[in-house]
Amino acid sequence: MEFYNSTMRKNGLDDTDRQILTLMQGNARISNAEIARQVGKAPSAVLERIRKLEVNGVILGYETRINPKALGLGLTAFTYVHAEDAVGSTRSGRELAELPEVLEVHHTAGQDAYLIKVRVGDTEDLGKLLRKIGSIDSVRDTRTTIVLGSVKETIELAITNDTQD
Amino acid sequence: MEFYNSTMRKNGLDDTDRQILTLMQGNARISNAEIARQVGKAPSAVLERIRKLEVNGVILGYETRINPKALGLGLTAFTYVHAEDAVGSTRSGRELAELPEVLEVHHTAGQDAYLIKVRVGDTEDLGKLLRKIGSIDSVRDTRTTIVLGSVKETIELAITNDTQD
DNA sequence: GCTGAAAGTGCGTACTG
DNA sequence: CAGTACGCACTTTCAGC
Repeated sequence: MEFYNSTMRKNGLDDTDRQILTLMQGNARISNAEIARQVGKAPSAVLERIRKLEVNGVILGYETRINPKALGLGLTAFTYVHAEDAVGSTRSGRELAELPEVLEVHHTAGQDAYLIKVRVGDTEDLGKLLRKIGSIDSVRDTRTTIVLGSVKETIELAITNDTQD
Repeated sequence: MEFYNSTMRKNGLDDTDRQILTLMQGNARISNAEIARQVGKAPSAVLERIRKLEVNGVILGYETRINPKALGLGLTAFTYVHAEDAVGSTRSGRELAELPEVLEVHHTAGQDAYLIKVRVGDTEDLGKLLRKIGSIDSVRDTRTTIVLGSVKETIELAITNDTQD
């Protein structure tokens, strides 16, 4: 059993780290100096914390969200891919991950099933992609749900100051 | 029927814009000067383009990807939420979007169904969340798929130089 | 739409407490 | 770990093409 004080809790993140993460989450291009002002610390101290968050794997990366429609990718879909991998293998998953239209590949608790998120131009492109996926050896069948519209789409996580561990 | 030349194609994005987007997509904190060097233009010209991409809605934002486990959010799940909204309404969708554990809310082609992506700490949290969702008036039932592991998870889109429109 | 110059600001290092 | 100081690099604006 470990004990934590009010500023140093789970995973070694203290309140300042959480403030930094909250600021950067919604605006990855915020300047270091601006973060420093808002958390009330020196820029050098903030920079050191950010570097540490990066090397410790807390910050995984900085991504620019591009409007898919601007690139002609107006159709989003989710597809369950039923595969026949050897036990413990994610071979099919890795093959799926190589396709640029496939943005996410999740191994699910269903029997050897992957849930993938894809973005393509139109239903014709989707058809082509599904045929390509279907032609992968270990893939048995697929079941696709087309997205009509997205009400919310973010990677921002709730950063709480829970006293709970 | 419109005509485009080799550097000005769909949506008014030329090759330089696509280079900029490609560079920023994988590293939102890249400096303006570094982009300028890589695309072979003056920093001021690059800055002007970025601003234009922002106001034109091509760039939707800059996000920091945080390791969910570092925040105690080790469980990802996808849930189909079957709702009874009035025709054309996304009332349930907007209510779902307000929950911080819910990262994505997609309206699907299924009968009044939403597909949502959620991140929580553990199965107990998931249970709580599903009860909360179930208590929304217009929500009829839910069906959840738990993610065992994610092989790929990105928002990066394929930026091609297709001659095709 | 791009360049280049100029002014302001921020960054990253070194060093101190 | 945090703060100060400093030189260099970067950002941003603007005039001119």
